[in-house]
Amino acid sequence: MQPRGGGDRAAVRKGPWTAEEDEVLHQHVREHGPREWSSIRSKGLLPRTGKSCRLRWVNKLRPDLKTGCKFSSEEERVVIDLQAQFGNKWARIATYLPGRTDNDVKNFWSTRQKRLARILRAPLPRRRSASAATAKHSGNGGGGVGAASSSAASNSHEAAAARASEDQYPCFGLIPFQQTTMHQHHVGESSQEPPLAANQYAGAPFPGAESVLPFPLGFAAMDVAAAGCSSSYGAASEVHQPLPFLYAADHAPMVDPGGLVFHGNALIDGGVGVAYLEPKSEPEHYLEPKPEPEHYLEPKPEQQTPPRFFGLEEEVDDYGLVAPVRRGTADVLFGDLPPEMIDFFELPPPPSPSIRL
DNA sequence: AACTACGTCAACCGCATGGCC
DNA sequence: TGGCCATGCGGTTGACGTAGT
Repeated sequence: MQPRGGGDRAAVRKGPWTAEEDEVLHQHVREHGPREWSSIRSKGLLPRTGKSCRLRWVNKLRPDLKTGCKFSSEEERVVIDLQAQFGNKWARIATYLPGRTDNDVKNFWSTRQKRLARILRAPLPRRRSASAATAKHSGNGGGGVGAASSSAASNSHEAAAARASEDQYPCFGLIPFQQTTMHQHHVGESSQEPPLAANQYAGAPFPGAESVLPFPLGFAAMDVAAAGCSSSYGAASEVHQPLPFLYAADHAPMVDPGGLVFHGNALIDGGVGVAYLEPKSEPEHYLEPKPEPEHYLEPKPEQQTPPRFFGLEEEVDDYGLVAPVRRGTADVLFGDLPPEMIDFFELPPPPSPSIRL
């Protein structure tokens, strides 16, 4: 890319940095430390603004950076947690993640949000067309997904879901748990508890739900919807609205302006797939005191519900990394969820005839 | 092979903040 | 006290690579 805006005046160079420029910048830092950025230009060392120099150093040349290394599950967890705590204070969040810059965190979060938005915007089309159904994720076994529900009726659900998402409806009562390919991820497989179908939990999301998805995102979605968060969402600039979650412990679930549902330390991203509970250990740099994790998973006495999400024995995440065994804990991050799990969400039967197009 | 959608990342921009004079 | 300047921060944009169609 050629430098933009280079023509008039003292030609401030913009755009990608060259190795030579990096070397000059390195030299400057060696001599003066990471400061006096403006002097780089004033001395004629580089035709870059001080801001640009600082940014280059902070985001790229600093020696302690983790470059070319994707966010680990642990880092993802920290980002999610701290974002819930601090909001979009990327610089602050980055201080908890050694080797990561605010830009890294920001980009990571942005990507994640876009991903979620895409899922929510169009959860179905890829599963709808015959070509799509066979071409993508062909190795996932399919699980009979869609076949049963790809009826004419589902079209209206799809439209309803699309409309809901267009309205920034964050609760996704329409995101179903009818059938997934996640049969192998039962709770009981690793938690010594018998696997339960979703509709075996108290408060099954909707009648006839046959999901084997063992974590209660669907409930969260439904509960949020029931609590009327859709109406509050649009104006929820600051307000965090407590909601009646099934597994609500000491921490009231909240809906943030970004459409994320926080349930204590569990975060449910639009009811689609990001949820975690009870981190087993804190990252070294996680300095903020947190509530004791125990009560996240305390089942209510009157409930027979398994408090855990599926205990992943060993999962390969999106990044091709083997996730740590989290036996007995519920620790499901976005990256833990195989694409097919998300892609295979199908819309439920109409919860009520009131949903119209 | 061409096109499209999407993810990732680097870099810029505008505004805020804080120190100095 | 107010202006200036350097620095910090968050939002946004655009280039590029990759995978799917």
